[in-house]
Parts: sequence; C-alpha cells; structure tokens
Amino acid sequence: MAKQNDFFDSVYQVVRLIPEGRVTSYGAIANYLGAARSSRMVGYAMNASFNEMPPVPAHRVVNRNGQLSGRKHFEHPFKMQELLEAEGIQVEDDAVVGFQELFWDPFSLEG
DNA sequence: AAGGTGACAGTTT
DNA sequence: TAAACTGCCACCT
Repeated sequence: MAKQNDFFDSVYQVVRLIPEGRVTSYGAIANYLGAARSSRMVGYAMNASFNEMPPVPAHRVVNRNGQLSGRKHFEHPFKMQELLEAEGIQVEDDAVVGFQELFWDPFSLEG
C-alpha cells in the first residue's frame, strides 16, 4: 500500500479534480482534506506541484478572494492568468471575474 | 535536530 | 470602511 500520507500528495489529488473552467480556494481544499487550519500548506504544496506528475492545475487554485495570489510562482507572473483565460475564465486586476460563480467545491463531488 | 518559511484565512484595531 | 496582526502546521535548510 503506497503511503499517501503526504499532505502534499493529497492536495494534488484534489486539485486535479478541479473541472476545467472552474476555480477553487486553498481553504476549500484544506477543508476538504480535514485540515482547514492548513490552508497555507495547500499553497505551499502548489509550489512543489510543478515537479509533480501529472502536472497539477495550480492555476485553478486561488485564494478566498479569487485573487491570483500565486501567479508570481509560475513560469511567468502572467502565465497563471493566461491559463485561466484559456479555459474561459476572465481575469481582471489579478482576480477571477465571477469567482463566486466559478467557484468549485470539492465536496460537490460527493453530493 | 531545531528553527524558519509561506501561492491562506480569520480576527482585531 | 480598509489595513494590519496573529494563528496555523507541514515542508525545507
């Protein structure tokens, strides 16, 4: 049994479940993992997500305000916005337009 | 081994 | 109202 105890790996699995054209927040992922207090770790995990396989759609993860807080950690500061726009998500002032509407909750999978 | 870091979030001033 | 502070905890050096 592979030890999937790693918090990061758990985060990656959830992030990969984010549908295209949708976004979620770090806190939502942490909450889904039962670690609502570890929301910072979620973002921290994304920093290492670039080395993960398959690649994790980190661009679909924003903070609770819908701001692209982690855009500076991408290849280019604007890469995150481009990826979002490529999926039909409008980004304005480094924030997702209609974030609340595009927000995707991991719990929506269960029902 | 111990301390510092940080792509957040909630609370307080 | 907005801005600033603290808590938080798994990973990294």
